[in-house]
Amino acid sequence: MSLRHALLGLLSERPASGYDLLKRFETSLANVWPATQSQMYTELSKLADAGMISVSAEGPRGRKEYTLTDEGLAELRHWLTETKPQRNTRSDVLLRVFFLGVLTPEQARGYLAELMELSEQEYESLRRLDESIDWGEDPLSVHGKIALEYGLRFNAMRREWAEWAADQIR
Amino acid sequence: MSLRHALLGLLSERPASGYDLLKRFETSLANVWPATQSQMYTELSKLADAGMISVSAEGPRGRKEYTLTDEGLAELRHWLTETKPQRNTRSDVLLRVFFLGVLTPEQARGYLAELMELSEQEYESLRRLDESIDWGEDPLSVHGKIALEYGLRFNAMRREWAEWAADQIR
DNA sequence: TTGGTCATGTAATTCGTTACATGATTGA
DNA sequence: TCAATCATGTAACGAATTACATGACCAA
Repeated sequence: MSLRHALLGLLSERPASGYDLLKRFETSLANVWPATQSQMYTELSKLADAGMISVSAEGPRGRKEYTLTDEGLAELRHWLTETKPQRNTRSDVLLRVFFLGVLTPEQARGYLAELMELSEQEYESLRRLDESIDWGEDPLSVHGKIALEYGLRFNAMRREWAEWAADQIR
Repeated sequence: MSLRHALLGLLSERPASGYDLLKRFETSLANVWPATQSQMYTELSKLADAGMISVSAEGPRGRKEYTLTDEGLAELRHWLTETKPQRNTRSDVLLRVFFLGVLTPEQARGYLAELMELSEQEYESLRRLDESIDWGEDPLSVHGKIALEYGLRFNAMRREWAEWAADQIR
């Protein structure tokens, strides 16, 4: 249940409404932790009930601005320092690789070629994102850049692997 | 809903019972698509209802051996060739990186050091797995080896990235 | 005879997705 | 005035996790 920590994390930077958080997800965390609108509002209610965030202001159209409480910050720190990240990530992409034997070699190579292309596209899109952002020295910039570098390296690795893999199949 | 395809894929190699599939998950697919016992039995029932697999033999202790039907194989091929893999994978590891700013630099570097260690351990464990397996020329060997190579490259990439990232934080 | 492993299932709960539903405010 | 955007929520369903429950078979 990391969505709750993602929300706590975003609120640790500054107070925000559900709607604000939704927008910020789209432009930053969507790549590492996609979440839907309804999931976020539900989770915000739960977090408020649990006392980890509180309504600090109300605006037009029923807007509710949430602020991280001390308990919420403590929980965020606890998650970061005391709990281990999950080792197994589910990978749709890799699962398919196991079963490429039911296809013809041409089809199997076709799949790997698609993966190469996908990796290249994602690499390029991250590179453009990198260039479009005005990176500063603030903590958010530093860590955002680190995450982005991961994405670049990951896609470069995957592209090369897919190329190598296609070569293994005949 | 890829568990269903994982099961179809395993059954495409040879007929098996739920219990057999459970064991084979543990030793092969657990890294790319973890699933629990109860999830598997439930999904097998659904697949049988849907006509994608059928009970081909019954053994002692209520053992039911399932065999892939033509419909099941068609569905597996359809999944492999006609549907696109998910682009966004959730990453617990990376989500944390975004919020390392709430920790002290020492703690943040500590997290990245843990990641380096984790990546090294996983790399080594995959390398041992590689050596322990008697690879042949059969389709399963070829594709299993390709998936394993992905794991090796992935962990090598992640280790280097974590090292670089720790350097960025002061 | 008894402990291990083989073998299958159900129930409760949580997490995630899709769809539905509603309405206020603002700027052109 | 009207379209876009701001803004929040609920309902239904499916997928995943944990726990519970049961019992047959086999080898020591």
